[in-house]
Amino acid sequence: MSVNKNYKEISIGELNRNKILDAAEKEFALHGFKGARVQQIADRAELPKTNVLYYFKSKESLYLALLEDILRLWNSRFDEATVGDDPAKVLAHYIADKMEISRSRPDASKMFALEIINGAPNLNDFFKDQHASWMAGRVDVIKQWIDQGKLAATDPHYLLFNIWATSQHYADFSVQINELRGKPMTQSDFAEATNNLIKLILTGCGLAVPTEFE
Amino acid sequence: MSVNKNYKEISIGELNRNKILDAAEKEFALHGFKGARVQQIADRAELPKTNVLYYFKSKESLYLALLEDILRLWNSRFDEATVGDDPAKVLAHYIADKMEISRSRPDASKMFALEIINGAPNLNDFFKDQHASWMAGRVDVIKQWIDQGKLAATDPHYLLFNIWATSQHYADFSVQINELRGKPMTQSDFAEATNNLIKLILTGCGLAVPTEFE
DNA sequence: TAAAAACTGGACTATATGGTCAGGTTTTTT
DNA sequence: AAAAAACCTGACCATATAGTCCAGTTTTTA
Repeated sequence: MSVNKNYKEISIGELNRNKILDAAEKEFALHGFKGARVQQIADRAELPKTNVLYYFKSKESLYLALLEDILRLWNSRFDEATVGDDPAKVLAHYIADKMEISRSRPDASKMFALEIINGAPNLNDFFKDQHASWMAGRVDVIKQWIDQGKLAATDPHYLLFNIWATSQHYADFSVQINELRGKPMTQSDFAEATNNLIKLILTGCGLAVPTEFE
Repeated sequence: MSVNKNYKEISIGELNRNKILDAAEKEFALHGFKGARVQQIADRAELPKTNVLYYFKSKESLYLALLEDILRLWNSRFDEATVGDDPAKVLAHYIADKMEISRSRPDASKMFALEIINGAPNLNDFFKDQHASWMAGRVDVIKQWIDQGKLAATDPHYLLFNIWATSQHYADFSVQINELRGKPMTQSDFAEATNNLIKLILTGCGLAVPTEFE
């Protein structure tokens, strides 16, 4: 009897699971794991609390399910860049990707920020190792760019930290940003902020800004 | 009978109040207001819980006392800068000040970050107004620098956001940073990161780095 | 269409939590 | 040294919270 029999059939379960995940992401992004309340998640999802715990064994398992999803967001085209690529293009796209996540998934960014501030108690060693080896690989590529004179000498670690810091700031501190600007960031404000940031970082590294980001 | 009768006399009350404030800053920096536990604060301060509530009426009043302290940290020499000053010097010092707070008061930075991520429910209108007018004043000075050709054209709001983001990142994300670097940041690492950041931002704005920060 | 599986939600439970109270001890003041 | 003020803390309380139970209803499967 479903209206969209011929379309992708979505079960009640999947619908509710999504509602719960959305609601939980907001709640965890606001209050962190310890501060989040299951009842609040249920209210936001417009379901009884029991229903939340029917779909997810516990508050913790709900949190972990979200965290796993969120970590996948961190993948980007930069992951496969090599020394042969143009650093200006690669870094500009990387910054743009990060800014796009801040725009479209601010609660994911906040949840991750809270997890880190909490001391990362739920990031297991597998993720940490993977993350560390990603970092080592990227640092290596950046160093090679520097050796080849494609990039001004700079510490690759700090460069990456600065890119993360600035792009994530637009999500994590959106409340402050909106307050100080007097108005929320629109999509075109984000585009402007993105180009501004790309210009700052690339110029700071002695790179020319690719025309598509000017 | 006190050993230091002639020195600044410190009362039991003041000593305990400080112990509690220190412990609470750590706990709030880790878990935010809702997630923080009074018992945990008491344990960290090595005092019974009742004693914590003897010195501070409630968890909330303790939180507010800390927040008020922390907001005072935000003051800096940049507050009084005028168009006549040298933007390279002023901005370099401002960045250095911010980095020094991240190094010496990481928990203060984290607590503030959590308050903002929480939606700033405890920052009253007085503070917000004050903050907004500070911002307006600084934006104005930066615009004048740009008009005078002292600084490359850039949006002053984004410039300030970028400075805050990068400097605070070293406090708020210290767990991730230490994990990825494989070792904690020493004081001299901070000095290096500070100069690196100053170089990035000033170069990005078309400014020469003052010799003292090279 | 009947059986099985999935879903719903009110009542309940054990525990954690912020906070109070009151009777004590210690320190400071006069 | 006596009185006042400051400090300490175990026992207690009301409420909030994560999570369970179970008797039902709805949806899916065969």
